[in-house]
Amino acid sequence: MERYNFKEAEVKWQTVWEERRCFAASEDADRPKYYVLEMFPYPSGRIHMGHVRNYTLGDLVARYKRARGFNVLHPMGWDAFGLPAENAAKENKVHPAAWTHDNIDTMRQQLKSMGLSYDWAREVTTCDPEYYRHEQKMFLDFLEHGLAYRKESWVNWDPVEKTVLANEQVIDGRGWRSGAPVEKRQLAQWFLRITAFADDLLETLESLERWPGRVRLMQEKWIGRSQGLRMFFALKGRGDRLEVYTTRADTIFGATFCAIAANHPLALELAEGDADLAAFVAECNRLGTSEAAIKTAGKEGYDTGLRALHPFARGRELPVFVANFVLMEYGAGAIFGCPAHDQRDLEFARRYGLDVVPVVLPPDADAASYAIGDEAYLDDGSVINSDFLNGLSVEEAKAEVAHRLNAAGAGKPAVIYRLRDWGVSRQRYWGCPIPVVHCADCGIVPVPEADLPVRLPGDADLEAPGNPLENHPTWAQVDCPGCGKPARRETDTFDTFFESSWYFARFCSPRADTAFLRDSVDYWLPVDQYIGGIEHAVLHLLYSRFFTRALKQCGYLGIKEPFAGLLTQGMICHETYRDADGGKWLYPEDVIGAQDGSLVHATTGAPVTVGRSEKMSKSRNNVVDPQAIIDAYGADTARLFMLSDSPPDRDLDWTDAGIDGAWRYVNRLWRMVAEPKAALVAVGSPMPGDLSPAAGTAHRAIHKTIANVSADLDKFHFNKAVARVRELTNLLEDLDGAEDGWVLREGLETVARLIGPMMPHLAEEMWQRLGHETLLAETSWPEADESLLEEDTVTVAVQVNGKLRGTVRLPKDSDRESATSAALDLDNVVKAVGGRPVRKVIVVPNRIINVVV
RNA sequence: GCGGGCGUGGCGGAAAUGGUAGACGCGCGGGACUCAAAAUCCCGUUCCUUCACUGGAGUGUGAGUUCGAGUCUCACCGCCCGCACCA
Repeated sequence: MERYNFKEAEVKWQTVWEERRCFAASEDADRPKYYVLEMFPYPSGRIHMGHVRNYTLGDLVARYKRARGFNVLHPMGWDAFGLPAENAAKENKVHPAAWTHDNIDTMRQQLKSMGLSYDWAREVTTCDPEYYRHEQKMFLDFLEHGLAYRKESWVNWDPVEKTVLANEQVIDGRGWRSGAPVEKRQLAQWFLRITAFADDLLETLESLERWPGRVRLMQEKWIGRSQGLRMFFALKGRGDRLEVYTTRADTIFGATFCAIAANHPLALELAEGDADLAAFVAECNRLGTSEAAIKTAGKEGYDTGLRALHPFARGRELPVFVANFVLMEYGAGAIFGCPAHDQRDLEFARRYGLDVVPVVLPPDADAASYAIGDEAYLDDGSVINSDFLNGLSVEEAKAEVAHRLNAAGAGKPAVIYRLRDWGVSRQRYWGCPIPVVHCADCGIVPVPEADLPVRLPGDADLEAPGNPLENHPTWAQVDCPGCGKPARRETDTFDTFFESSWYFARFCSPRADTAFLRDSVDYWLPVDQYIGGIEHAVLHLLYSRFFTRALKQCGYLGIKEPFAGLLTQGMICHETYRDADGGKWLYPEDVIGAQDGSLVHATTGAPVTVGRSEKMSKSRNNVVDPQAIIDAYGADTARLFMLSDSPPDRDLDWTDAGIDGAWRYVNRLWRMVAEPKAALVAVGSPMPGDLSPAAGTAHRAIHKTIANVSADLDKFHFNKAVARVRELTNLLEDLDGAEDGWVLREGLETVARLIGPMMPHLAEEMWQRLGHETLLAETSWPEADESLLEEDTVTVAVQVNGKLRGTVRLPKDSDRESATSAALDLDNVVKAVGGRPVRKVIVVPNRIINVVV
């Protein structure tokens, strides 16, 4: 028996598609456009399974929409700046540019072997000056429009490497390479004013109907709009006041302390005269800048000795603590603590023996005996122990406090956001240079547009400690564009989220001399379907939404939302294996099945402990290299596996058995066409006047499958679409009579067309073997014959008291009475009713009949 | 710590709007073909009970709403993702 030669077929069709430029996109006002985009990869070396999944999903959408008549734009590029290139430079003494370009060459070749329908002529690489010069121009425009500014902010500083560390490079408060305790340092850095759009970014979320609800919710929480009160506490023995922010002004009478952040100006001032406080502040700073690290640390505080005066309760003094859980970046960097109604404050109060005074009484509680235990009370109630607020609701009390403080000049209502401005400065080499010059006389001077791009030097020393651009002997030396005197270039580069915040627009006119052509972005944008990992739910997606607004404000384009539709895919997981004794992680290829069915090490024969399926990662040794799969089974098999079984937004378990199953199906399909069971009629033969009963059933099933698969693809239920095609395949295999030749051809052609977006090489091969001279890639999607979709009888379930007792076949849309009598006639129903009086019969037409006795 | 999500057979997963739980696949069991194996094909496969019919239980756990709950409500348990310098 002949086998499907995928190696030959896949290369053959890839070549044909490329030669015929099947996937080249150009603007065409007469056809509806559809822009499909997958998140472009960081060129880390080789593609991984996550890429295979992401790009399989995108390619399916692109090919499907193309078949449906859309003018499809489907581009690919490289998010090529980033930290790993610098790490590789340090570890392997290879230049980041060379390393990156090698990786891109490898990965491009790998992606091409998957048969993805990209318009490769639009490929962009973000580390190319032809790309990044445009974002330097954008930055200058942002500066001009007040969207970029400079301020001091905190970074993780490694004193040994003399470098700023990313949060992921800080492990237990130490630098990952040096092991030295990390210090927090303040540096002047560039920021983009994303908070200027906070309200708009929040409100427009609602209109993003084709985004997953959870992503919208996460962004909403991230922006974190809150309506509260800025209030000012007089400080005993000092002239200045302490500003705090609160959303719970109603609990002011329950306040028993104030707390300020470790790097609050007041804390720093007091620390100068208090060595213990200085030590405590230093201790807080060792936690680094990550919010998770700060918030998970045990609640610690230091009593500064200062006393804040309660604004209403005369003579009541609140101790002022420095506390490690108060963030300088949020609100005023200071709070008042009301332990009874805030869990963090409660834990802090218990630890330091502070009073816990309940001021909101739950609806069903008794005022005299009510006390707080281990849990703060957060809900509504009536206010108690609060002088003039007593008896009010929480909302009424908030309003009253705001009113009184405002009148007294001790507070004013304020809307604040959790969202902070986007810090874009990075003290790194492998990023886009920030195009400004620092001049002793003129201050900060933008690099003139004519001098762009500011290019990275090729000869930076990447191994010496510190920032390579800062260390470079000549690169930063430049004459001030303003006064002409010697000055210094900015030596920071952009955050790499900068590049990914506008690449979708660059793809519209990737070779344009400007960032993009207005006509092109007007035609192609917004992206109709964006596909990528859920891990980007907030940062990348929010930055891109902001960037688009900023570009609009600067006149680059006319839209504010870059992505109309979003699909977030799940991760790829795989079983994990460990040594039974040592607990060492083992590679899947070193694990084999023993004769008794247990798993053992392939070379040593030692028993292996099987762990649960976890996200593929190098540290757990549970990665499977997609190249090995593509080499052994072909791209179509790998693609099919990615689409079957798991819905795209859920995690996918990689299993060897699953890939074998996909492989079997690929071969089965091929055999059905290579060795058809019945003689097929010629291409384009008209439908015979009458079909055999089996053929008639198959004919209806074919059209139902077309309708169902189309609906499933529209809803991204790819796993269900695969299941439906398999069902049709099973049915077609039962056709073998000579009179079925016409329907068999209809079925096989339909299958080929339906799997076209999933397994494009196999589909082309089938199409050709079925006698077509056209390309399936250029063939339209099949249409279902509506008249074949409706059944005239339906199976209706019959329940007695909610328990299934049988089914009846009924004409579609039978009336209540005939349905009821048919149901009551069933033997099983008679038995279950057992002569009891029927109280009620519920009839849901064409679905269910429930007899209640 | 905060924010978001997920939980259905041995396994991955199906079940618009509350209406026949388990489509499709994997695995497993039995059979056919074969000297044998591979490949392929056929039958079966939620669990308990039964030769079978039948009956009972069942969607992480516990309550609730309903004629009817995988789906809605509340509480709990477990796992996963993000937290602003990884991308």
